[in-house]
Amino acid sequence: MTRTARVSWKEIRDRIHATILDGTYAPGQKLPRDEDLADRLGCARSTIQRAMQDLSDSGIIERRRKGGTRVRPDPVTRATFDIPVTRIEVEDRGARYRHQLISSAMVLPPDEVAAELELTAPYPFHRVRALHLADDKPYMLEDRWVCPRTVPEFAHVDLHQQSANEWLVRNKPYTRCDLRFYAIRATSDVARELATEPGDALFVMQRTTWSGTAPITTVQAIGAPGYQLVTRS
Amino acid sequence: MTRTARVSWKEIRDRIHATILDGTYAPGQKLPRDEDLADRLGCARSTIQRAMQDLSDSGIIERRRKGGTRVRPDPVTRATFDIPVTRIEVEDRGARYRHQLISSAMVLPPDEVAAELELTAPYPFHRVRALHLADDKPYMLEDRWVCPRTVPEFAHVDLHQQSANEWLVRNKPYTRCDLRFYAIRATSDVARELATEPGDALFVMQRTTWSGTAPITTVQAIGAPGYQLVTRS
DNA sequence: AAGTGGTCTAGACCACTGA
DNA sequence: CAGTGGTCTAGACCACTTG
Repeated sequence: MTRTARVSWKEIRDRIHATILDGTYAPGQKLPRDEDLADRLGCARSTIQRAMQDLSDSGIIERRRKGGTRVRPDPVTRATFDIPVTRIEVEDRGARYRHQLISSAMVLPPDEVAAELELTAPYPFHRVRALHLADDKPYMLEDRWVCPRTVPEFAHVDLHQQSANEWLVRNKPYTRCDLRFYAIRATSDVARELATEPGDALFVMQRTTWSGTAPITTVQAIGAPGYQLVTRS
Repeated sequence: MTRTARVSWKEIRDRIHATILDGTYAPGQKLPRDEDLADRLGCARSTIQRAMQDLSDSGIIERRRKGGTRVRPDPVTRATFDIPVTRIEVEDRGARYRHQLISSAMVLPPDEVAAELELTAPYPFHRVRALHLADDKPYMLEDRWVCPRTVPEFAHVDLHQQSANEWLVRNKPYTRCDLRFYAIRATSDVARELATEPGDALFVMQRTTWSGTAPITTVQAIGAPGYQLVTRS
């Protein structure tokens, strides 16, 4: 009569986590090796492994071969954000989505944009500015640069039909993505487009994507006043 | 002569990812069941499972029992951030860390703070304001509320010795953490403390933590001008 | 060189959930 | 209720890293 699957890895994880929280294992201290824990907690080693993987992903412990498992000495808050396509984000709030193309042209990117894209020798990019609206109120202003070499098809996309955001996400998968959040003051142009005052504080999400080493696009997504980014539940 | 461990789950993951990227499986479409993929790719089903788990964590696919595995129809950008203790963040930039206590008192939290903490009946909290400095220049301003019921020991902490940030992180583990990012304009107080101009745009990280359902603390961490939050590499 | 975590396999059973 | 993913086990070998 062998019992199987009596303890789930989540239970194991929580039990280990609890012994860390109650101070049994302090930050920087070493936990028993997997095999010993498996014996002690009455499960297979792979179950311990699964639990430890989760704790490690959460930034609670650090694991090293031969070095063992330790409680992470410098605690970090690790958070995950989902950034959906803007249309979906608006619709999920129960608002009606619309977008307006402001301008589209071929422009040589300024130094800071070229640097962000890791270009060695700059060349003209598609520069697209567009406004996303929620219930006809400005929601987010998008200032985008798209690489014509990596994305030649982009020239033929009807940006009135579909936002650049949505077209790229569906048609040009990336292998690398850099994200950066910061605050800016509204310039008079930006203020006009977002229907606010010049000098207002605005939240910016800057996203740059590559396919391999080839740049795809970089975008400054500027939220309307009051915009907040919240951890996914 | 059985060969073992010929293909790693990362290889499998990348191969599956590639067939999604090249359009073999379009968004919303169903992938073969694990067992078939295992046969086709010449590995055990658990290896497929491990690869799929990773793709699922990345937000690329969705898996359901009986429903099978599908390419996620609405692509999202999923990003993970590590928010270390401010002292470590400063030191990692190669700067010298210092912090200053600005004020500490018992104050009844205003409605918006009480709401953020999910208090039903408000009562006085420790309100602590402090400045973190990097090479003696303002780096981040911290405006914090600490629950005296959940953290009674806090009354006896010497906040000149150790920042509230650091003491809490080391001594009061949380089970739930809400994060929220946005932009504000500097008030004259904030501007003075961060050595900038009133009205300047500042990046804010608001973090609220609980132990079970008991509130621990909520903090507005206001970055000095130029502060950016970047995805962990 | 040896110890510890990481991964893979093969097989079994469980738990959801869609037809 | 049957199909699919989720998990658990036991055992083996691999790969990293530290003493």
